Amino acid sequence: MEACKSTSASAESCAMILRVVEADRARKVKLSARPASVSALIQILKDQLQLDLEFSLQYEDPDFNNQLTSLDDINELPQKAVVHILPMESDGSTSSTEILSDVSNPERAKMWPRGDFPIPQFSYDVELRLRQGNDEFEKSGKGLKLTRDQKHDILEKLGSTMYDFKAYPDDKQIGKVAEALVTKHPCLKEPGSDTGWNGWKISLKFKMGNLRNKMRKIGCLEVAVNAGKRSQSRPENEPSHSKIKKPRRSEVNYLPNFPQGEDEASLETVRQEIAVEVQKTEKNTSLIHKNMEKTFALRRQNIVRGSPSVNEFLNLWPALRVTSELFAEYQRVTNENLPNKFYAQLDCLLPRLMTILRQKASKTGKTADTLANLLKVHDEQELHDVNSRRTTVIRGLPVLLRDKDLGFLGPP
DNA sequence: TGAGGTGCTTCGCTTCTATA
DNA sequence: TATAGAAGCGAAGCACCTCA
Repeated sequence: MEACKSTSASAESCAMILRVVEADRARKVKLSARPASVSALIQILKDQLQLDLEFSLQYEDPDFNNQLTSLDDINELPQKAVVHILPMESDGSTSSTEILSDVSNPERAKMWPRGDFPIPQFSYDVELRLRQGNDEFEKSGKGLKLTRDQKHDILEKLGSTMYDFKAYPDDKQIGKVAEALVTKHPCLKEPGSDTGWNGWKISLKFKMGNLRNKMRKIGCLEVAVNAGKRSQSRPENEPSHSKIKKPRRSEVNYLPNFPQGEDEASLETVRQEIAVEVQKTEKNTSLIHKNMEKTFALRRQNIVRGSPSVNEFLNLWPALRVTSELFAEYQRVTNENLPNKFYAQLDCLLPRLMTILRQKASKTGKTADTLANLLKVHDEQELHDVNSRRTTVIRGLPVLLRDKDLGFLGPP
């Protein structure tokens, strides 16, 4: 593949033949050279096949028994390959990380920031006051005294910015927000406290509680699910603090509201349509994908409220047995691309894992023999690219760990 | 055992409305 | 037009309880 990118390679050796599978047909496309990127390939396919839609691509990966794998690196694509078109509903970007934006929860499309928390722009008068305050603080070290309205504006903006990321930020995260606030606007430092932001942290905690209460009243599901518990007026209900349902780590879209115009009954009909479509020999994959997007909120309700067993859930949603749909679901929940994340982590570990496999293979015994055979196959291959190393490591690990052969990779 | 979430409440402030 | 009282809202506090 690298050779194809070099100028010395002939055009003939770089030529590609693709079988492009759409929802209702498959077409053959010949390319004189490997496109520079996945987005370049998408553009070529749009032009050549006159496709008037936004889509991402998956290809049949020979390393995994031709199972569908997201195409994120153009160099992963074999010269002769079968690619599948995965239509996107929105007219936005083709980036795989943005698939979520066309799902059911427009207000939750980002993960909590890893670095400094982004302090939002406040209203014009507050920003002006803060600028003056910061200048004054620099000169004399004197803090700024805010009016009630100004403090309200700051808390309101910070609260809704936090809510954009998650409804239940933890203590540390709220602390980080308060810290980021006084770092950006030193005039807001509290003279009496050790950190200078402890009071802001407490105010932000209260703000989030009040904000959740407000969101609960207007019917936001992810917080409303925890309401209606025991109180003075409803002493018979379960305790107000029992079984608080909130996202686990990485769950960005925990309990989205139903898409506009849909309810449980209408989405249940769509679920049944998916179940029927999955049973067919000739599946309409784009229809399945579209309907799985549409019914995401129903599945989350099903999981969060009903806590079904895995088998029970997969029987209701058989499309999740399809690898591409499983990846798509993972992306909907976490906003992360599962195969990308997996391969990125695996690639970091490849050199070390290959060394460990070779060390073990040099010893005696059944495990060592199996590993030696695997490595022999690897060494005899002409091309030692990242794919062959990944395959060898993935096949070698169960052997090394003496795990059961799950048969998901096929014979070496 | 302490952190944390809920419902409920209080307090302080603003806005609205009726009345002199 | 000024003023008093009602109503509403947001910040903050409390008690209670769960759960890691």
